[in-house]
Amino acid sequence: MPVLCLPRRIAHLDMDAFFASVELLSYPELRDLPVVVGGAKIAPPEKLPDSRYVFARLKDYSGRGVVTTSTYEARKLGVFSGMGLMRSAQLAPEAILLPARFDAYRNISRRFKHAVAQIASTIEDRGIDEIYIDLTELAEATLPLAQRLKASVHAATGLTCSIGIAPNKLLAKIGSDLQKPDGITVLLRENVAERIWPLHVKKINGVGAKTAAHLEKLGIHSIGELAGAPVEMLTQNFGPRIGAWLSCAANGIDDSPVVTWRAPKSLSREITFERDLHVRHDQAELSAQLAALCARLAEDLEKKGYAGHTIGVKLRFADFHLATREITWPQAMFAVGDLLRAVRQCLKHKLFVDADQQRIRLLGVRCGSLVTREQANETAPKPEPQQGKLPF
DNA sequence: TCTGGGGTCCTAGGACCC
DNA sequence: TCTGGGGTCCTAGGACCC
Repeated sequence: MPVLCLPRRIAHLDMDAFFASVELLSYPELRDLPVVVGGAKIAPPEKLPDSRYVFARLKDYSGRGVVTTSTYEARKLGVFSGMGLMRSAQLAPEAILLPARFDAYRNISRRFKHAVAQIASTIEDRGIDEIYIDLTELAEATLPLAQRLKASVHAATGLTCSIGIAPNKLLAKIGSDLQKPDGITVLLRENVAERIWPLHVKKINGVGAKTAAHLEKLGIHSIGELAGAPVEMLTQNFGPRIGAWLSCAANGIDDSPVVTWRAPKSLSREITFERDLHVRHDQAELSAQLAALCARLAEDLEKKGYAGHTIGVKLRFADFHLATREITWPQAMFAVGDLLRAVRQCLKHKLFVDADQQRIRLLGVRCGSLVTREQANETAPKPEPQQGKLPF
Protein backbone atom coordinates (compact mmCIF):
# COMPACT_ATOMS: atom_id res chain seq x y z
CA MET A 1 0.00 0.00 0.00
CA PRO A 2 1.48 3.35 -0.95
CA VAL A 3 1.88 5.70 1.96
CA LEU A 4 0.47 9.10 1.26
CA CYS A 5 3.08 11.62 2.39
CA LEU A 6 1.84 15.14 2.83
CA PRO A 7 4.40 17.90 2.36
CA ARG A 8 5.81 19.11 5.65
CA ARG A 9 5.37 22.70 6.80
CA ILE A 10 8.56 23.92 8.44
CA ALA A 11 9.26 27.41 9.78
CA HIS A 12 12.60 29.03 10.43
CA LEU A 13 12.34 31.90 12.89
CA ASP A 14 15.28 34.27 13.17
CA MET A 15 15.42 37.19 15.60
CA ASP A 16 16.35 40.45 13.83
CA ALA A 17 19.87 41.71 14.74
CA PHE A 18 19.28 39.98 18.04
CA PHE A 19 22.00 41.20 20.43
CA ALA A 20 21.84 44.74 19.11
CA SER A 21 18.04 44.77 19.36
CA VAL A 22 18.19 43.61 22.99
CA GLU A 23 20.58 46.47 23.71
CA LEU A 24 18.17 48.95 22.11
CA LEU A 25 15.55 47.86 24.66
CA SER A 26 17.93 49.12 27.37
CA TYR A 27 19.13 52.18 25.44
CA PRO A 28 16.20 53.35 23.28
CA GLU A 29 18.00 56.63 22.61
CA LEU A 30 20.32 54.67 20.29
CA ARG A 31 17.51 53.72 17.92
CA ASP A 32 18.27 54.52 14.25
CA LEU A 33 21.97 54.97 15.02
CA PRO A 34 24.75 52.62 13.88
CA VAL A 35 25.38 50.42 16.94
CA VAL A 36 27.87 47.57 17.25
CA VAL A 37 27.92 44.92 19.98
CA GLY A 38 31.45 43.63 20.56
CA GLY A 39 33.49 41.61 23.00
CA ALA A 40 32.41 41.22 26.62
CA LYS A 41 35.53 42.97 27.93
CA ILE A 42 34.45 46.40 26.73
CA ALA A 43 33.44 48.85 29.48
CA PRO A 44 29.68 49.42 29.75
CA PRO A 45 28.26 52.92 29.08
CA GLU A 46 28.85 55.35 31.92
CA LYS A 47 25.73 56.77 33.59
CA LEU A 48 25.73 60.52 34.29
CA PRO A 49 24.05 62.11 37.36
CA ASP A 50 21.20 63.28 35.09
CA SER A 51 20.76 59.56 34.18
CA ARG A 52 21.88 59.99 30.59
CA TYR A 53 24.60 57.65 29.33
CA VAL A 54 28.00 58.29 27.80
CA PHE A 55 28.55 55.76 25.02
CA ALA A 56 31.86 54.57 23.64
CA ARG A 57 32.57 55.01 19.93
CA LEU A 58 34.15 52.41 17.69
CA LYS A 59 37.08 54.74 17.00
CA ASP A 60 38.02 54.71 20.73
CA TYR A 61 38.49 50.93 20.75
CA SER A 62 41.80 49.13 20.68
CA GLY A 63 42.17 45.38 21.05
CA ARG A 64 41.42 42.02 19.45
CA GLY A 65 37.65 41.94 19.67
CA VAL A 66 35.30 41.23 16.79
CA VAL A 67 31.79 42.44 15.98
CA THR A 68 29.20 40.12 17.52
CA THR A 69 26.19 41.89 15.99
CA SER A 70 25.54 45.23 14.36
CA THR A 71 22.33 47.17 13.78
CA TYR A 72 21.04 47.55 10.23
CA GLU A 73 22.33 51.15 10.26
CA ALA A 74 25.84 49.88 11.03
CA ARG A 75 25.54 47.19 8.35
CA LYS A 76 24.82 49.94 5.82
CA LEU A 77 28.31 51.25 6.64
CA GLY A 78 29.82 47.83 5.92
CA VAL A 79 30.11 46.56 9.51
CA PHE A 80 29.09 42.90 9.86
CA SER A 81 29.39 40.08 12.43
CA GLY A 82 32.81 38.50 12.71
CA MET A 83 34.68 41.55 11.46
CA GLY A 84 37.55 42.81 13.64
CA LEU A 85 36.56 45.86 15.68
CA MET A 86 39.72 47.69 14.58
CA ARG A 87 38.74 47.19 10.95
CA SER A 88 35.13 48.22 11.66
CA ALA A 89 36.38 51.41 13.30
CA GLN A 90 37.89 52.46 9.98
CA LEU A 91 34.53 51.99 8.24
CA ALA A 92 32.30 53.48 10.97
CA PRO A 93 34.41 55.42 13.49
CA GLU A 94 31.38 57.17 15.03
CA ALA A 95 29.31 54.01 15.53
CA ILE A 96 28.36 53.27 19.15
CA LEU A 97 30.18 50.31 20.72
CA LEU A 98 28.51 48.25 23.46
CA PRO A 99 29.81 45.21 25.37
CA ALA A 100 28.05 41.89 24.83
CA ARG A 101 25.82 40.89 27.78
CA PHE A 102 25.23 37.21 27.16
CA ASP A 103 23.14 36.66 30.29
CA ALA A 104 20.64 39.25 29.08
CA TYR A 105 20.49 37.65 25.61
CA ARG A 106 20.01 34.16 27.05
CA ASN A 107 17.17 35.47 29.19
CA ILE A 108 15.33 37.02 26.21
CA SER A 109 16.15 33.93 24.15
CA ARG A 110 14.31 31.75 26.68
CA ARG A 111 11.35 34.13 26.52
CA PHE A 112 10.94 34.06 22.74
CA LYS A 113 11.32 30.27 22.60
CA HIS A 114 8.78 29.85 25.38
CA ALA A 115 6.33 32.12 23.53
CA VAL A 116 6.67 30.04 20.36
CA ALA A 117 6.28 26.80 22.33
CA GLN A 118 2.82 27.95 23.48
CA ILE A 119 1.73 27.85 19.81
CA ALA A 120 3.82 24.99 18.37
CA SER A 121 5.73 22.51 20.49
CA THR A 122 8.02 20.83 17.92
CA ILE A 123 10.99 23.17 18.08
CA GLU A 124 14.63 22.68 17.12
CA ASP A 125 17.02 24.98 18.93
CA ARG A 126 19.62 26.44 16.56
CA GLY A 127 21.37 28.68 19.03
CA ILE A 128 20.51 31.80 20.93
CA ASP A 129 18.56 33.64 18.23
CA GLU A 130 17.02 31.12 15.87
CA ILE A 131 14.81 28.03 15.81
CA TYR A 132 13.08 25.68 13.40
CA ILE A 133 9.44 24.87 14.07
CA ASP A 134 7.49 21.94 12.59
CA LEU A 135 4.02 23.28 11.83
CA THR A 136 2.85 20.27 9.81
CA GLU A 137 0.39 19.02 12.41
CA LEU A 138 -1.26 22.39 13.00
CA ALA A 139 -4.57 23.14 11.31
CA GLU A 140 -4.23 26.92 11.04
CA ALA A 141 -3.46 28.50 7.64
CA THR A 142 0.16 29.45 7.09
CA LEU A 143 0.06 33.22 6.90
CA PRO A 144 -2.15 33.87 9.95
CA LEU A 145 -0.06 31.33 11.86
CA ALA A 146 3.17 33.13 10.99
CA GLN A 147 1.63 36.44 12.01
CA ARG A 148 0.50 34.95 15.30
CA LEU A 149 4.02 33.60 15.99
CA LYS A 150 5.54 37.02 15.33
CA ALA A 151 2.97 38.78 17.50
CA SER A 152 3.59 36.33 20.31
CA VAL A 153 7.38 36.78 20.12
CA HIS A 154 6.93 40.55 20.11
CA ALA A 155 4.59 40.47 23.09
CA ALA A 156 7.07 38.34 25.06
CA THR A 157 10.22 40.29 24.20
CA GLY A 158 9.43 43.61 22.53
CA LEU A 159 11.49 42.42 19.57
CA THR A 160 10.82 41.60 15.92
CA CYS A 161 11.80 38.47 14.06
CA SER A 162 11.69 37.16 10.51
CA ILE A 163 10.05 33.90 9.52
CA GLY A 164 10.45 31.64 6.52
CA ILE A 165 7.95 28.83 5.96
CA ALA A 166 8.61 26.07 3.44
CA PRO A 167 8.38 22.28 2.92
CA ASN A 168 11.80 21.77 4.56
CA LYS A 169 14.44 23.36 6.82
CA LEU A 170 16.78 24.29 3.99
CA LEU A 171 14.18 26.39 2.16
CA ALA A 172 12.69 27.78 5.38
CA LYS A 173 16.12 29.06 6.39
CA ILE A 174 16.71 30.73 3.02
CA GLY A 175 13.19 32.14 3.22
CA SER A 176 13.60 33.78 6.62
CA ASP A 177 16.48 35.81 5.18
CA LEU A 178 14.59 37.06 2.13
CA GLN A 179 12.55 39.81 3.79
CA LYS A 180 14.55 40.85 6.82
CA PRO A 181 13.83 42.52 9.16
CA ASP A 182 10.31 41.83 10.44
CA GLY A 183 9.31 39.75 7.40
CA ILE A 184 7.33 36.64 6.53
CA THR A 185 8.25 34.58 3.47
CA VAL A 186 6.30 31.54 2.38
CA LEU A 187 8.01 29.30 -0.17
CA LEU A 188 6.51 26.33 -1.99
CA ARG A 189 8.25 23.62 -4.01
CA GLU A 190 7.17 25.31 -7.22
CA ASN A 191 8.75 28.65 -6.17
CA VAL A 192 12.28 27.24 -6.09
CA ALA A 193 13.23 28.05 -9.71
CA GLU A 194 11.92 31.59 -9.58
CA ARG A 195 12.90 32.64 -6.04
CA ILE A 196 15.83 30.45 -4.98
CA TRP A 197 17.79 29.81 -8.15
CA PRO A 198 18.78 33.46 -8.72
CA LEU A 199 20.44 33.60 -5.28
CA HIS A 200 24.17 33.15 -4.68
CA VAL A 201 25.32 29.67 -3.59
CA LYS A 202 26.44 31.08 -0.21
CA LYS A 203 22.77 31.50 0.74
CA ILE A 204 22.64 27.71 1.18
CA ASN A 205 23.17 26.86 4.85
CA GLY A 206 26.35 24.79 4.79
CA VAL A 207 28.01 26.48 1.82
CA GLY A 208 30.66 28.75 3.30
CA ALA A 209 33.51 30.84 1.93
CA LYS A 210 35.72 27.91 0.87
CA THR A 211 33.04 25.93 -0.93
CA ALA A 212 31.70 29.08 -2.59
CA ALA A 213 35.18 29.99 -3.86
CA HIS A 214 35.65 26.46 -5.20
CA LEU A 215 32.29 26.66 -6.97
CA GLU A 216 33.19 30.08 -8.40
CA LYS A 217 36.28 28.53 -9.97
CA LEU A 218 34.02 25.98 -11.63
CA GLY A 219 31.97 28.84 -13.06
CA ILE A 220 29.07 28.27 -10.63
CA HIS A 221 27.77 31.39 -8.90
CA SER A 222 24.02 31.05 -8.44
CA ILE A 223 22.02 28.26 -6.84
CA GLY A 224 20.37 27.76 -10.25
CA GLU A 225 23.75 27.13 -11.87
CA LEU A 226 24.52 24.66 -9.09
CA ALA A 227 21.20 22.90 -9.69
CA GLY A 228 22.10 22.55 -13.36
CA ALA A 229 25.60 21.16 -12.72
CA PRO A 230 26.08 17.42 -13.35
CA VAL A 231 26.21 15.48 -10.07
CA GLU A 232 29.29 13.55 -11.29
CA MET A 233 31.19 16.81 -11.70
CA LEU A 234 30.20 17.90 -8.17
CA THR A 235 31.17 14.57 -6.60
CA GLN A 236 34.51 14.67 -8.42
CA ASN A 237 35.24 18.08 -6.93
CA PHE A 238 33.74 17.79 -3.45
CA GLY A 239 33.59 14.07 -2.72
CA PRO A 240 30.58 11.74 -2.94
CA ARG A 241 28.74 13.01 0.11
CA ILE A 242 29.09 16.74 -0.26
CA GLY A 243 28.72 16.55 -4.05
CA ALA A 244 25.39 14.76 -3.78
CA TRP A 245 24.27 17.05 -0.98
CA LEU A 246 25.08 20.21 -2.98
CA SER A 247 23.01 18.95 -5.88
CA CYS A 248 20.03 18.16 -3.65
CA ALA A 249 20.27 21.46 -1.79
CA ALA A 250 20.34 23.49 -5.01
CA ASN A 251 17.18 21.71 -6.10
CA GLY A 252 15.47 22.54 -2.82
CA ILE A 253 15.56 18.95 -1.55
CA ASP A 254 16.13 18.38 2.19
CA ASP A 255 14.65 15.58 4.28
CA SER A 256 16.35 16.45 7.57
CA PRO A 257 13.89 16.31 10.47
CA VAL A 258 13.20 18.98 13.09
CA VAL A 259 15.18 17.60 16.05
CA THR A 260 13.78 18.68 19.41
CA TRP A 261 16.70 17.49 21.60
CA ARG A 262 20.32 16.44 21.12
CA ALA A 263 22.77 15.22 23.73
CA PRO A 264 25.84 17.48 23.80
CA LYS A 265 28.95 15.97 22.15
CA SER A 266 31.59 18.18 23.72
CA LEU A 267 32.13 21.13 26.02
CA SER A 268 35.02 23.56 25.75
CA ARG A 269 36.50 26.81 27.02
CA GLU A 270 39.05 29.01 25.34
CA ILE A 271 40.62 32.43 25.65
CA THR A 272 42.38 34.79 23.27
CA PHE A 273 45.00 36.82 25.11
CA GLU A 274 45.28 40.59 24.93
CA ARG A 275 48.86 40.05 23.80
CA ASP A 276 50.58 36.90 22.52
CA LEU A 277 52.19 35.00 25.40
CA HIS A 278 55.74 33.74 25.13
CA VAL A 279 56.07 30.08 26.07
CA ARG A 280 59.14 30.66 28.27
CA HIS A 281 58.84 34.25 29.51
CA ASP A 282 55.12 34.04 30.19
CA GLN A 283 55.17 30.48 31.53
CA ALA A 284 53.54 31.44 34.84
CA GLU A 285 50.74 33.33 33.10
CA LEU A 286 50.10 30.46 30.67
CA SER A 287 50.02 27.98 33.52
CA ALA A 288 47.52 30.09 35.48
CA GLN A 289 45.33 30.55 32.39
CA LEU A 290 45.35 26.81 31.74
CA ALA A 291 44.24 26.11 35.31
CA ALA A 292 41.51 28.76 35.05
CA LEU A 293 40.18 27.25 31.81
CA CYS A 294 40.08 23.78 33.37
CA ALA A 295 38.24 25.20 36.37
CA ARG A 296 35.60 26.77 34.12
CA LEU A 297 35.28 23.58 32.09
CA ALA A 298 34.86 21.56 35.29
CA GLU A 299 32.12 23.98 36.39
CA ASP A 300 30.30 23.52 33.07
CA LEU A 301 30.56 19.72 33.34
CA GLU A 302 29.28 19.88 36.91
CA LYS A 303 26.36 22.15 36.03
CA LYS A 304 25.28 19.96 33.10
CA GLY A 305 25.98 16.62 34.80
CA TYR A 306 28.52 15.24 32.31
CA ALA A 307 31.99 13.70 32.37
CA GLY A 308 34.24 13.10 29.37
CA HIS A 309 36.69 10.45 28.18
CA THR A 310 38.47 12.69 25.66
CA ILE A 311 40.42 15.65 27.00
CA GLY A 312 42.15 18.00 24.60
CA VAL A 313 44.04 21.22 24.30
CA LYS A 314 43.92 23.86 21.59
CA LEU A 315 46.62 26.39 20.77
CA ARG A 316 46.61 29.19 18.28
CA PHE A 317 50.06 30.63 17.67
CA ALA A 318 50.98 34.22 16.89
CA ASP A 319 51.01 33.41 13.16
CA PHE A 320 47.38 32.27 13.59
CA HIS A 321 48.08 28.62 12.84
CA LEU A 322 46.15 26.19 14.97
CA ALA A 323 47.15 22.99 16.75
CA THR A 324 44.89 20.61 18.67
CA ARG A 325 45.90 17.56 20.68
CA GLU A 326 43.67 15.14 22.55
CA ILE A 327 43.81 11.88 24.46
CA THR A 328 40.96 9.47 25.13
CA TRP A 329 41.12 7.93 28.60
CA PRO A 330 39.45 4.78 29.95
CA GLN A 331 38.16 6.93 32.82
CA ALA A 332 35.64 9.70 32.15
CA MET A 333 36.71 12.86 33.98
CA PHE A 334 35.02 15.95 35.36
CA ALA A 335 37.16 17.19 38.29
CA VAL A 336 39.48 20.19 37.74
CA GLY A 337 42.57 18.30 38.90
CA ASP A 338 41.98 15.40 36.50
CA LEU A 339 41.27 17.73 33.57
CA LEU A 340 44.41 19.72 34.28
CA ARG A 341 46.60 16.61 34.52
CA ALA A 342 45.13 15.25 31.27
CA VAL A 343 45.67 18.54 29.42
CA ARG A 344 49.25 18.79 30.62
CA GLN A 345 49.84 15.26 29.40
CA CYS A 346 48.77 16.37 25.90
CA LEU A 347 51.06 19.38 26.04
CA LYS A 348 54.11 17.53 27.30
CA HIS A 349 53.91 14.36 25.26
CA LYS A 350 52.15 15.24 22.04
CA LEU A 351 52.87 18.80 21.06
CA PHE A 352 56.24 20.12 20.11
CA VAL A 353 56.53 23.78 21.09
CA ASP A 354 59.74 25.70 20.84
CA ALA A 355 59.77 27.43 24.22
CA ASP A 356 62.23 30.06 23.05
CA GLN A 357 60.53 30.94 19.80
CA GLN A 358 56.80 30.49 19.91
CA ARG A 359 54.16 32.90 21.10
CA ILE A 360 50.64 31.83 21.88
CA ARG A 361 47.58 33.82 20.97
CA LEU A 362 44.82 31.49 22.09
CA LEU A 363 44.60 28.68 24.60
CA GLY A 364 41.66 26.29 24.89
CA VAL A 365 40.60 23.09 26.64
CA ARG A 366 37.99 20.64 25.44
CA CYS A 367 36.16 17.67 26.86
CA GLY A 368 34.58 15.18 24.44
CA SER A 369 33.17 11.63 24.34
CA LEU A 370 30.74 12.77 27.01
CA VAL A 371 28.83 10.46 29.31
CA THR A 372 26.49 11.35 32.13
CA ARG A 373 28.00 11.51 35.58
CA GLU A 374 26.20 8.28 36.57
CA GLN A 375 27.77 6.49 33.61
CA ALA A 376 31.29 7.62 34.51
CA ASN A 377 32.96 4.61 36.09
CA GLU A 378 35.39 5.48 38.83
CA THR A 379 37.82 2.59 38.63
CA ALA A 380 39.81 3.00 35.42
CA PRO A 381 43.24 4.67 35.46
CA LYS A 382 43.49 8.44 35.33
CA PRO A 383 46.29 10.66 34.06
CA GLU A 384 49.38 10.98 36.23
CA PRO A 385 50.70 14.33 37.39
CA GLN A 386 53.29 15.74 34.98
CA GLN A 387 56.47 16.97 36.52
CA GLY A 388 59.27 18.84 34.85
CA LYS A 389 59.35 22.26 33.40
CA LEU A 390 57.73 23.89 30.41
CA PRO A 391 55.55 24.11 28.49
CA PHE A 392 52.99 25.43 30.93
C1' DT B 1 40.66 43.22 6.78
C1' DC B 2 45.47 40.89 11.51
C1' DT B 3 40.77 37.80 12.45
C1' DG B 4 36.00 35.83 19.51
C1' DG B 5 34.03 31.78 21.71
C1' DG B 6 31.11 27.98 21.65
C1' DG B 7 29.76 24.24 19.07
C1' DT B 8 28.84 20.25 15.01
C1' DC B 9 30.12 17.30 11.33
C1' DC B 10 33.34 15.32 7.91
C1' DT B 11 37.69 13.32 6.20
C1' DA B 12 41.73 10.67 6.08
C1' DG B 13 45.33 7.90 7.91
C1' DG B 14 47.01 4.63 11.27
C1' DA B 15 46.41 1.09 14.91
C1' DC B 16 44.38 -2.97 15.96
C1' DC B 17 41.46 -7.01 15.59
C1' DC B 18 39.29 -10.84 13.22
C1' DT C 1 56.36 -15.90 6.67
C1' DC C 2 53.91 -13.15 3.64
C1' DT C 3 49.54 -12.04 2.25
C1' DG C 4 44.17 -10.41 2.01
C1' DG C 5 39.97 -7.37 3.38
C1' DG C 6 36.65 -5.35 6.59
C1' DG C 7 35.35 -2.98 10.76
C1' DT C 8 36.09 0.10 14.57
C1' DC C 9 38.41 3.36 17.29
C1' DC C 10 41.47 7.22 17.77
C1' DT C 11 43.57 11.50 16.26
C1' DA C 12 44.42 16.02 13.75
C1' DG C 13 42.75 19.21 10.91
C1' DG C 14 39.33 21.78 8.45
C1' DA C 15 34.76 23.67 6.98
C1' DC C 16 30.94 25.63 8.74
C1' DC C 17 27.35 27.74 11.89
C1' DC C 18 25.50 31.12 15.46
